[in-house]
Amino acid sequence: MPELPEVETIVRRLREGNAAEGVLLGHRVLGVNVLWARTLRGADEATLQAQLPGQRLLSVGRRAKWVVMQFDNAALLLHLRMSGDLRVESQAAALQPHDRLLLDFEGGLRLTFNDPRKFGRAWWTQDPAAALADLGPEPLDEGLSDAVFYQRLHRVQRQLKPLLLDQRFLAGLGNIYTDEALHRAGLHPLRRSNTLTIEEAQRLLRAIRAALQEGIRRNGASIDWVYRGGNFQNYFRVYQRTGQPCPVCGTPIVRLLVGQRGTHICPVCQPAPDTPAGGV
DNA sequence: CACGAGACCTGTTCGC
DNA sequence: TGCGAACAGGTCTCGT
Repeated sequence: MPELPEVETIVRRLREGNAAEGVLLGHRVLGVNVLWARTLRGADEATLQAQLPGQRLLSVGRRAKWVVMQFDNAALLLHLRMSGDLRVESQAAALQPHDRLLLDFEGGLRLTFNDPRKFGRAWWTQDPAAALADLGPEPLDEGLSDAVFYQRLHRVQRQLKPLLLDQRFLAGLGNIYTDEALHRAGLHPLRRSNTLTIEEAQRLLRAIRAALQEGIRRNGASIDWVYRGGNFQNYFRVYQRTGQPCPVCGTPIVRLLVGQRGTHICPVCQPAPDTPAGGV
């Protein structure tokens, strides 16, 4: 489920802990339970069992779509991919279907990583900065200027949608927020990145930030059978709204396939780029 | 370099 | 009703 706003929401909740039973921050891990071995990366189960118990959780943060849990001597990096979820609950709570990794903390709390599709990953690493080194800039970082964004767009000649999904170009967007941002910016997903004017680049960066900030404000989007309590899904402009009216002009939303991903646009607000071959 | 296809996985929904 | 196909919020690798 998670893109940047959903991960941000999850991270904030992890910091708060479980209202009824306490927080994880500052507490030591007592035990680790690996229920699906392929969840682990960077270290095998024996290493994790040898190194994680006894370590205190110092901070919980986010980088792109990664949850960064810093312990005394190393970090646990969690990526939820398509279907991952994190719960903070009592160690007495019953296991749920698809639970993959359990961390029991002193004080009686447990952090549970649940992931039906098994795509999610937990990296145990002494050097989290190196593990995250290939990620592009954070879109909400004010240090990312219009001029720099424009330059980055012009360094390559790629379709906008796959480019925005490339975490090395910009870190944190996924399928929902890319579609929403392109609609807000009035740009077609197949536009070539190096054809954008400085004004269009500026509009795109502002649209990305507006979509992400609205997502965070609404605690993320909750779709399908995974429900997290966010309600951004009720405010989508185009995502999964095929056939419904564009909120700007009323034209029915159209679904395309771009880079193997379902893509939703308003054909009027987001005019197709000229193509030498004629037709997209 | 840029893109498409396939892989990794399970669950839900759609269409006949 | 039943059953297979299509689809799902993400990345990774390989071939062209």
